[in-house]
Amino acid sequence: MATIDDVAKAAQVSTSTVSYVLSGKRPISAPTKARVEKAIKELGYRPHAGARALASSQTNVLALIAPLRAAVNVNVIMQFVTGVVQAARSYEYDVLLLTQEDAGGIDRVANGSMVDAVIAMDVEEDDERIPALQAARQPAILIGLPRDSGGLSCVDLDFHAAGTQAVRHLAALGHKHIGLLGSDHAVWERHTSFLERLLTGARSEATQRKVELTALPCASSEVGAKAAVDEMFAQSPRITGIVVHNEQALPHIMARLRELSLSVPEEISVVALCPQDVALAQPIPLTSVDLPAVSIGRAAVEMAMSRLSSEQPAETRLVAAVLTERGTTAPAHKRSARVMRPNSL
Amino acid sequence: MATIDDVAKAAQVSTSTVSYVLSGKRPISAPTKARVEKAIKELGYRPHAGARALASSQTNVLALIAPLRAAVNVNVIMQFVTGVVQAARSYEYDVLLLTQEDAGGIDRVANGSMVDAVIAMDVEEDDERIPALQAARQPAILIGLPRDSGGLSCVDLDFHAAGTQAVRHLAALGHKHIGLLGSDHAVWERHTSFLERLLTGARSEATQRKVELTALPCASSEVGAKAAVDEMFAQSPRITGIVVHNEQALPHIMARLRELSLSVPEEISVVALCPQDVALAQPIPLTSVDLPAVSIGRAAVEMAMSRLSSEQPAETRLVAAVLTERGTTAPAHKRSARVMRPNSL
DNA sequence: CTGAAAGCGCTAACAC
DNA sequence: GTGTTAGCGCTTTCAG
Repeated sequence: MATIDDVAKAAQVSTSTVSYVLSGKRPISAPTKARVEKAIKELGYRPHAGARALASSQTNVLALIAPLRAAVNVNVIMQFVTGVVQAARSYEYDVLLLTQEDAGGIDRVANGSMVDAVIAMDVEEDDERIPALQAARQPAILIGLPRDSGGLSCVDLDFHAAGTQAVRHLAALGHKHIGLLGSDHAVWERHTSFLERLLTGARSEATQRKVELTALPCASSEVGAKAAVDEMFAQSPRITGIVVHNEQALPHIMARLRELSLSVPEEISVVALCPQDVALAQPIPLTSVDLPAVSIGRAAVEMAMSRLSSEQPAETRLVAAVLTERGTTAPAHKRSARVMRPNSL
Repeated sequence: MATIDDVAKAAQVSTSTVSYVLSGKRPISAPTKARVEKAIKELGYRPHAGARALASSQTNVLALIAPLRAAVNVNVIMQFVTGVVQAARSYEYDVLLLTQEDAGGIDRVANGSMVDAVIAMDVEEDDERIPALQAARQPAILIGLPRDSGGLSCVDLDFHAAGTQAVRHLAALGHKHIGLLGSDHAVWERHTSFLERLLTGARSEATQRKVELTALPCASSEVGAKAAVDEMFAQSPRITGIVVHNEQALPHIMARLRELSLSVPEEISVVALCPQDVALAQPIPLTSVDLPAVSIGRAAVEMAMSRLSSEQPAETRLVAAVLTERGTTAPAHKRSARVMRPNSL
């Protein structure tokens, strides 16, 4: 491999000059610059990342902690990851992927000076990674909102508003009994940071609008999802509008409604909380509150970069929830009797 | 941050001694070792990755190239990624994630000495990343089998055998007309490396067993998948057994069969080619040829490590295809007339 | 506008 | 069994 000295020699300049044409940190005359660039090209020179990190204490790498926990929606995770990686590249950054759930990896890559910043996904209410993140000298960005962010930056969808808006939309259409099918039981019990906010938002709006809200977890599997639908109607047979926050279960829930001969949106309205592309991929495009996973990932990177460049203090950013009306919500329609055919499968 | 010299000072030894207790590359007396380890712990010392890379020309990082192409199955990708990351950790390696489709990233991380090896996923028949991979001085492992591996190591499921076995299983049960629903059109046309092998395997077995094989791509969306089922029956109405290689479409295909009043496995047999967990997650556990994505990811890392440690030549490893009989295949049953109700949705 | 040179923190000879 | 020290390839003062 060619080194910076090889380039300097070939271009007949000093190593510092080569370094400076590379970094642009001081003005270089046009002819010199041209000679250097030519040499770089001809030698196929690439600065050695380790040497650079050692000399500048900057790695141009950021860590992405993406725990592959039970029942998380892989699809959504990948969207976050995509957003993070793409945004990182636009800042000339690469991404080191950690999937361990524990804080060990954070310590290793942060204190080992492998990365300049760390972004943590799938944050829980009381996330055990927070102490390690605080201890690190690199800035950290949480995707999610823990109970106590402890001075770390956070980005997330405004799940409170998402819950509010979904319920408000249904209530405004005259629905008096609303169901909410959430994430898998495992996620529900893990106190993932978005859950409480979504529920609080939905409940407060329900109370205010004087509608009944029945919220329960929902497995992602076909049988689990269908069981959840049945359970929901068992708990509140007069439900005419449901909010679904479970991308995997979505098709199964829709299928179950069909099996129960409940036409959407005539007899039952559905608003999903999911990435736009999954809302659009359904046979009937779903009215949905968008979960802009790619944008949030991108935002996390931008926040990291801003903290890196200007020593700015931590901020927390909640992305506005926007509901888009599509084909699955309509004015409430009184159903005389619920047609339950639990074994129609 | 504490440096190795700080540790040496605290433990009253030379820096090289600290280095050697860390690497174990030369014997250290028990008491010295203890003193050093104590100092390390007390100072919270972590070797600086860049300095280490510079001095040893080894980064303990490997690159994983996972292009997020259209219509690839995110679920399966994540399984590969999981396998790679976990296996890497077991070798004290971290993973740098690249998602660009082009070869630029390879050049950057390999020639920039950011990684010791690179693993590339989603390999096509004539993959444009191969030249860059060959040019790099780091070993490369392809997950997939290109037309010409050009001296690179490859791992993949033995898709030829997978096709063979799926068809053989159905043929042995007496099915004379077999359908094959594959991946999305986009993947089909991109000449992803597994496709040709799967088809060749299936076709040769079909020819040998004298059964008719109707193979076609299948979109992953609900409507697309259902349309593919209809199209398949339109092309060959007497089909009684189908092979499905499309995890996303699987539930929709099963749903379509149900809508067509075709009971599985009495009237129609289904064998899937997918990760075991998705085969088991269906309402009826599917007879399937396992796609052991996690293991393959792990194998890729092992191959990288072996090439790193012993300068061994490139090898290509095809993981045996194993078919597990579950609830969705049964002896062929002659159907007098296909009940087609295309608009039953 | 350009050069010389002092590190950055570690590894691995080379000594003893 | 342990210590000394010369780099690894870059960035960034300090000089001019």
